[in-house]
Amino acid sequence: MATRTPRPELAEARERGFHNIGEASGQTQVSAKMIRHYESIGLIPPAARTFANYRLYSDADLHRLRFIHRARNLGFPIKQIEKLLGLWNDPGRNSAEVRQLARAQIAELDARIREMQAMQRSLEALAHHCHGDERPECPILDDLAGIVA
Amino acid sequence: MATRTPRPELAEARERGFHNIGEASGQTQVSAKMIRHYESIGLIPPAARTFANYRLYSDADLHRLRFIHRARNLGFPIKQIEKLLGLWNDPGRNSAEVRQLARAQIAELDARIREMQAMQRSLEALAHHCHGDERPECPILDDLAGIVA
DNA sequence: CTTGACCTTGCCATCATGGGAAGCCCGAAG
DNA sequence: CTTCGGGCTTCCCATGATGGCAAGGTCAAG
Repeated sequence: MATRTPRPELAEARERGFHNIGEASGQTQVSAKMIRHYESIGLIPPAARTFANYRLYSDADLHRLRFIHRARNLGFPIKQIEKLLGLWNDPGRNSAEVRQLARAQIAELDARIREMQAMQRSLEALAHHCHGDERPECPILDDLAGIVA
Repeated sequence: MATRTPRPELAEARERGFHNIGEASGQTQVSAKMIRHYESIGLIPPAARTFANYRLYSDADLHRLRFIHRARNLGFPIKQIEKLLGLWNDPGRNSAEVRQLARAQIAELDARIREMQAMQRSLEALAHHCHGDERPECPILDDLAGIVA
């Protein structure tokens, strides 16, 4: 019989298509640190473990991590990604719900962009009026100091 | 003799033009919480105190807080505000230095805006191709799942 | 004196991420 | 078999700016 002690168990798991956290990280662009974090907050289910307590990831797990990574790159916060994952795994979903999430994210980005653009306009006006030489007079500081002038 | 016990000392200080933290907050738009925080990180010097340990702010202190508030509204992070305050208090400053800080902040905003705009463009392209009806097919999820199609 | 509003400090939470320490594990080389 | 580098584990801390809450002291008005 081939029932051996559970020593070379990681290698065995790898032969069966599993990946340790380092591999998972390398193949999904998600840092090992963040993979553990996502597990701790319940965004991904607890990973399988070897006898030595190493995390094991299946190809499906990697798929999920890549999904998360792409969603993060689109600026989705974790809470929204949870919903997206739920819809992804729901065969009876309505695409309307997904699009709604995307639209909400677009609006969110829009709000933040507008805010920053307003800051930019103010700064540019101020910088424009500042000589920017060796003299101390500076409309930028005057404005910050509240000298409406 | 008028040397009384230090009881009605806050009222006295107020008569001399000082403000407690609530007033300071109301007059500068900076929350009491943040005023204490700014003190704890050294952005503003430790406030004077009454015998009862209440913080006291002079008009100059309020001026400083308003300066900070305006700089925050322009998106400056605390570290940059420290520098701005230093320049503000330096009669021998070069306005070039101030303008340089403003330009750096503009560039910083620009980078963040561009990043978000890129996200927006991707999201809009995806949302555009999604039917958004009761059917489950969804190019948004397909993209997140890595289906390059 | 009581009461309500305000002040104090301190700790926790956010959001997503990185850094580091202490200790165990694996695989390869000697 | 021993050793050694690198990878894994958990746990704690830090970021940046802000809010919230709790326990306790203080002030001012009634």
